[in-house]
Amino acid sequence: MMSGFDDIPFFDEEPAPRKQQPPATGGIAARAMAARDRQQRPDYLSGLNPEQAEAVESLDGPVLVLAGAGTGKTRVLTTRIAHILSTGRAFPSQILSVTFTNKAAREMKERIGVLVGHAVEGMPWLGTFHSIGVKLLRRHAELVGLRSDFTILDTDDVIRLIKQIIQAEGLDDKRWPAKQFAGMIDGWKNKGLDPAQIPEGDARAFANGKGRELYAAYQNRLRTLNACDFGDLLLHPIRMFRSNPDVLKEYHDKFRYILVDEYQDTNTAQYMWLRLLAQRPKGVPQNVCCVGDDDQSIYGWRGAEVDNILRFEKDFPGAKVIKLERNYRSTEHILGAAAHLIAHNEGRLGKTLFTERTDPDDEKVQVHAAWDSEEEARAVGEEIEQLQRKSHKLNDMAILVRASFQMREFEDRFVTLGLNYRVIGGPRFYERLEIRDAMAYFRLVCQPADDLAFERIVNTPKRGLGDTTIRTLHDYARARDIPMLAAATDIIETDELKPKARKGLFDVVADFRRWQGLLETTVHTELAEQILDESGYTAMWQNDKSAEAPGRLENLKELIRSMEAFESLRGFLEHVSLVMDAEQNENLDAVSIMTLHSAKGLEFDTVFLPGWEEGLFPHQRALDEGGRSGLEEERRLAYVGITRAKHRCHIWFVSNRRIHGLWQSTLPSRFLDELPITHVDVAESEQSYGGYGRGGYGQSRFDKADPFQNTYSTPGWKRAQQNRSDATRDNWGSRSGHAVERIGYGESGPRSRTIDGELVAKSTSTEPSRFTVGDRVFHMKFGNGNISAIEGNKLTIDFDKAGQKRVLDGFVEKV
DNA sequence: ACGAGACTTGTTTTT
DNA sequence: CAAGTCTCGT
Repeated sequence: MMSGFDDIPFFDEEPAPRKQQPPATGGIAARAMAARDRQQRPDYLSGLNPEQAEAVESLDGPVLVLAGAGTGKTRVLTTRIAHILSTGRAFPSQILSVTFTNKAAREMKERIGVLVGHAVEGMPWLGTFHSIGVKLLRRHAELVGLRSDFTILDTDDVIRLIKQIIQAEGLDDKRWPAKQFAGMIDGWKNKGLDPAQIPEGDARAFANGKGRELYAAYQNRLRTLNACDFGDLLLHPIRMFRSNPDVLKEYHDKFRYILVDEYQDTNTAQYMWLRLLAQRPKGVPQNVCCVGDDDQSIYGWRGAEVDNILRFEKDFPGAKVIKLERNYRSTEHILGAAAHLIAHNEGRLGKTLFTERTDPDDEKVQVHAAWDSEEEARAVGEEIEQLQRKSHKLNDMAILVRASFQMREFEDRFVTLGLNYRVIGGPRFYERLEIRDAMAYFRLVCQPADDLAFERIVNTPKRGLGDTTIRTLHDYARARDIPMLAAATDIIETDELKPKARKGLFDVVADFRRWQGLLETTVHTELAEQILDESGYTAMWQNDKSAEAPGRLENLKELIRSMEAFESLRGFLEHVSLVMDAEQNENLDAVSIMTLHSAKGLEFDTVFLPGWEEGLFPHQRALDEGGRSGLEEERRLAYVGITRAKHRCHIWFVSNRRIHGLWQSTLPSRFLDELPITHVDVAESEQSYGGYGRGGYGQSRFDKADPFQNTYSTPGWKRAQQNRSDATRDNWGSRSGHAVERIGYGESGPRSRTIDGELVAKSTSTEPSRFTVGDRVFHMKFGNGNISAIEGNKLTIDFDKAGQKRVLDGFVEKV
């Protein structure tokens, strides 16, 4: 499956090694070096601990920094760049610096600016793999068969395109969903695989064995559309470098230093990309520095290969490996809880995070129970207001959820409370219908060959151009191998269409011709406004009297406003295709709501982690599809969540959650049982609704040998369960209370874990249950029913109305 | 060609 | 439950 690795040209096989270039600005470098010799370390180096300083100052040769959560990873990266710049070893344009998100890139630019002063122009090669890929491709598009004004398709475009292809093959697009195939293609591209290279099994798995064919057809279609999908932004540069060694050499000469953030999240394609650029002839130092944390690898589902970390020393011989283990962010309790949790994973590289904070006033990690998600949101809202009264800033608080649908409940609650909040990465601005429509207009003006944009808006607003017209046009275009807009221009000269359709199309063509003419002469924001007005798109929403229409108009205004920061329509389009988030108002004091995934790299004073229930977190699908490693990735996600907190971390779980619109009774997440009692408080349950406090969480379901035999039967689950009970049988030592507390386990090997504390839950289930099978009981949500089975504290009840459910015994009363 | 209403369908995480 | 798709009547 790793195909593609072996044919990467290694540069130590190149016959004529280049000689090392002299420093670009010798004077400054010499001065800096002299300064260092006199022990006058530059300001930016002071305040680094020894390991950090080593990571910053080891400029020659490959360096791998294993940086635990909160150990100053970003600081090391930015300082390292500052160090390279101020010692004159390279110009900003000679440093390639890759981040995982655009947000991280932005932040890094800012921080470098602070360190170096704004004298240094923004680094042109600092960005995500994707944005740097685009930059490379725009320069060398012709080498991979594109024109440099190629379009970048988003997921939505891709799915529509694939649907067309599936239909064109005469396949049933119901039976073979385009969305699924889009996912498969994405997976292949993440592994760096061309249609020819995909495994036979994969190819056969879709559309009666036509998988490979469809993939190839898709790539062909992209080429004729002069378009790229996200995966191509990685693959095309790889292809380009492989087949054009001279171009590759140009970039070898250019990039003197390469830095990669979040290295644990790189996928195979990104890895190949990186290796191509980083390889150097023998004797020339490979100045590549990767920073990562295997415990924070949470993008396995997107093809990330944690193994890339393990391979590093192999692929870059002589690499210096530096561990950052001193945590500056969190209290000992937060760190202790996180460490104990993550210790349940196997196959870790093993870092030992430690902190010197031992403030007795620091609160433990709090675990709270709530009846349902509504109450959860209400209670979190209350806690936030309480903190606010104690003059904590809302900006310092965050709610981190597993899945974005959880956000809504909090939003609803905060709206009624009048609490400011900010959703990060939620339903994206640029994914809204009206924004996508508007963007399609702009795209088509800039890139007349963009058929997908054309099809999207020819008949929006309604112009009497229905399916039949579009199909005719489509066939006409295909037959002549020209874009649809061009086909439209031609076809209105013929009498192929009915007069009504012909008139409608005529207007569209005339409009676009006019707008294209204005592209160079009109200010882009004005042109954009003009396009929306003249096309009738604005009017369409003005006439719409539905509830959301005003909001959509507002969004369109916002869209135009956000264009002001760009020089041209084209520049704006590029930005949008890569950066799906709209910038938010930083000045407003507001609680952040976001997914755990998008929280990586951030930190907050107070963190709320709702929804710790089996099935949601760990997510059932991760368990089903990922098996054991799926579970471990979920656990890392939990680890990421907890370690975002500096001072307070409040975890919540509910007993009832609405899934697919119907209420389901849920069980507390197994991760709760994996938290150490020494660092965790199970909050006294409050008054609310009759009596959940008494029962439920006070008991561990893991007291029984196989408590999940009915509910969980997937193979992955069974393995995980097996593993878990092994761990529980071990004697878990405990040590704590030194000035420097070490938490977690390190070099000591997998069999001798030193994890303090014990499972949170106190065992009470050895006591006989207060219920017996057949008892008639009442449940707050489900009403009356009869107990049909009892396992420890869990009851299976046949409810009169709600059917059979499994609930914790604390939630029901005998009738 | 188009809208309204019935119907199915499915919700992890993202560049 | 909601969003998206499909079917039917106009």
